[in-house]
Amino acid sequence: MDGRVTMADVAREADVSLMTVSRVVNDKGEISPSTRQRVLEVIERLGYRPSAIARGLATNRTGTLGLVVPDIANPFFSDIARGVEEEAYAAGYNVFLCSTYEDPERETDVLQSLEEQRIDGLVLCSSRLDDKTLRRMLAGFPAIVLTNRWLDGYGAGVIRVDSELGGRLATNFLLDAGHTAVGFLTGPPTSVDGRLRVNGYHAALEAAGKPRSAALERPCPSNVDGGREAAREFLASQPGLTALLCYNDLVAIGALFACVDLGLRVPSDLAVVGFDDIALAAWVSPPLTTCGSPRFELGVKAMQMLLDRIDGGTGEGQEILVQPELVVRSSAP
Amino acid sequence: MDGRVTMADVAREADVSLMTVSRVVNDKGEISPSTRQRVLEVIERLGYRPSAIARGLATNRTGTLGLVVPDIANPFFSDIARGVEEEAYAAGYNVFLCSTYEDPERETDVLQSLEEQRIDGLVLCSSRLDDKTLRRMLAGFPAIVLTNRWLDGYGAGVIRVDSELGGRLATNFLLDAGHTAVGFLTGPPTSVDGRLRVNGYHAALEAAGKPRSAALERPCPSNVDGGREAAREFLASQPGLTALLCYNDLVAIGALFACVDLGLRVPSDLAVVGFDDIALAAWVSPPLTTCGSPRFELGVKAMQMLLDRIDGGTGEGQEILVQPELVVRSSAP
DNA sequence: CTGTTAGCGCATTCAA
DNA sequence: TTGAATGCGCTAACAG
Repeated sequence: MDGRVTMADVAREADVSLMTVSRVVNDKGEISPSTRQRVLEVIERLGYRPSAIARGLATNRTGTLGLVVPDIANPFFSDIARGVEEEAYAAGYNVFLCSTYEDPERETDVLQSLEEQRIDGLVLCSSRLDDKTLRRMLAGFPAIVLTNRWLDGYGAGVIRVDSELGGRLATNFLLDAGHTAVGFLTGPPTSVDGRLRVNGYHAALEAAGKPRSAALERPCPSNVDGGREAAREFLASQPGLTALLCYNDLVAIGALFACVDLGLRVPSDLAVVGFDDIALAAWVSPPLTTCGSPRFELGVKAMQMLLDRIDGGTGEGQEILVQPELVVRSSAP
Repeated sequence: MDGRVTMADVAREADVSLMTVSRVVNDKGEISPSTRQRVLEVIERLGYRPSAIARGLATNRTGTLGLVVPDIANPFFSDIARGVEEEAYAAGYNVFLCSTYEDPERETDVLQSLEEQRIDGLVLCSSRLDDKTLRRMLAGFPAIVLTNRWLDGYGAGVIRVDSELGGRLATNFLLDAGHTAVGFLTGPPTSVDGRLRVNGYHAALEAAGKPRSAALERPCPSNVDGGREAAREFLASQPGLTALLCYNDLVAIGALFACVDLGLRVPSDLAVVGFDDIALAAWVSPPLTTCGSPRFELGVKAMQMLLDRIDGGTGEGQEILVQPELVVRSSAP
């Protein structure tokens, strides 16, 4: 009906049993070179392609993985995706990509969907779900790696950037350069990373004996337009700012535009610092000073960790902490 | 063993047959409200999740799709991916993402892999395979949409940018502005789009009565670094150039850097024009003049076309041609 | 080295 | 409105 060639077709045509074909296809068990040859020929001639889903049903292994990110069009995540996919491809896995667009409901949706697909493992990036919901949604997956997010007492692998350190580095850098009024565009309130960066900012402020003020912090969407808009309002309401930390490079680029809008020169009127060091950061004008993290490698390591856990790996909690690094360009100090 | 809850578990627990559970899960057939309620409760209590692969094996529909792109980290493709994924999500599909990195072997690899996964449909972007290979690889898919590539006499859906027109528009723009020596960084030789743009360039040159010269064309990788490198060599060997057309915006940005390297001012010493109009194009300095195309919409339409073909759609060849549009900023003329 | 039996979890007939 | 039988395409566990 479907016209699809099945293993049975091959077996009949090659005059062997199903198992023999199966063995040839999977390179398992000893097979006489002659029959193996014959089977391979028939496979080739008939254009047979094994069905991964039938195999999956029989073996309880689908050969598929899931990658969930807030937004694939954000270079931060597309770089991670490259790393993840690279490793997955090398290991023979196919990966489902899902973007959540910062929408928790959509996140639970795609997670449920991936569970139904019976993926062998999941890389979940920067989850916006609260601990309780996350725990519930993750229960059905055989192997999990979380990036930039952790979950206490759960056997998941974790790989994350030390964003608290990043926040400190960036803040100290500005403070050391003599800045006195450092504002922070903190990104989405649901972002764990954002909170960590703010924590680092607080810590640095405190260590320097400077007071902190809620008026100096403002949430914003994590993209250029949102950053631009937020920065415009923020700068108008806080004319005393000499420096601005931004949730990520996209927001920082938005802030750069806001400065143009408002007639402020960067960095002389306002210093701007981003986070992530996406390629883009070096291409804008002025080139962005930013607190960088290795995204591609993060993706690669996340996938390696996942593969480990899939075959044989203990379900133990395990954590890799990646160090951020300040990249000084022209937008600050 | 696996601990996974199956439909049989639910049936036993709810004291009904498998079929009743199946009907409840799929909202099919008439079911008495009371038993329906009971089944739903058990499903909830047991945390039952239907197995998409078992369903797939039984129905010959997996609820999965494939998206193949040259490079997910290229904004051109990540924007398309967003559109594709958006529509797929709305329709309840999961999508496998595969990047080929311009490697034909990897492309055939992932296509075979997707066929084995028994995806319901495929969106293949900018395939780098030759017609014969492509035809062979595509034979096993139930529904296909190609972007920026076509295949004669094959029932695939096609959606593509009129890149030949784009090439003409960009060239005419430069010619009209008085440029006399217009070079072209043509991108990967395997790119159909690249060839079309060059065709348009030739057509415009011819229409204007200008000679063309092989010395004015040079292939290059389709990213910033490759573009920068190629532009540097190209500009050194062709000092007479007054304008440079670039395969895409990434290459154009590379060319911008090459100009900095060589001490050339843009656009006064050299005008630079890109293709695609990715967001980035407006953010670099000087902002890029480029020949834009709607990438997100392209992804959306590609997926809509695919969904059409999946359910009921004729397998007829069908083609949507998208018009590019010149976006004039500061890098040219 | 090769074949047989059984079942993975579900949906599609048909009956009742 | 509900249930029983059958098979999707493949592999695991045993034979031979």
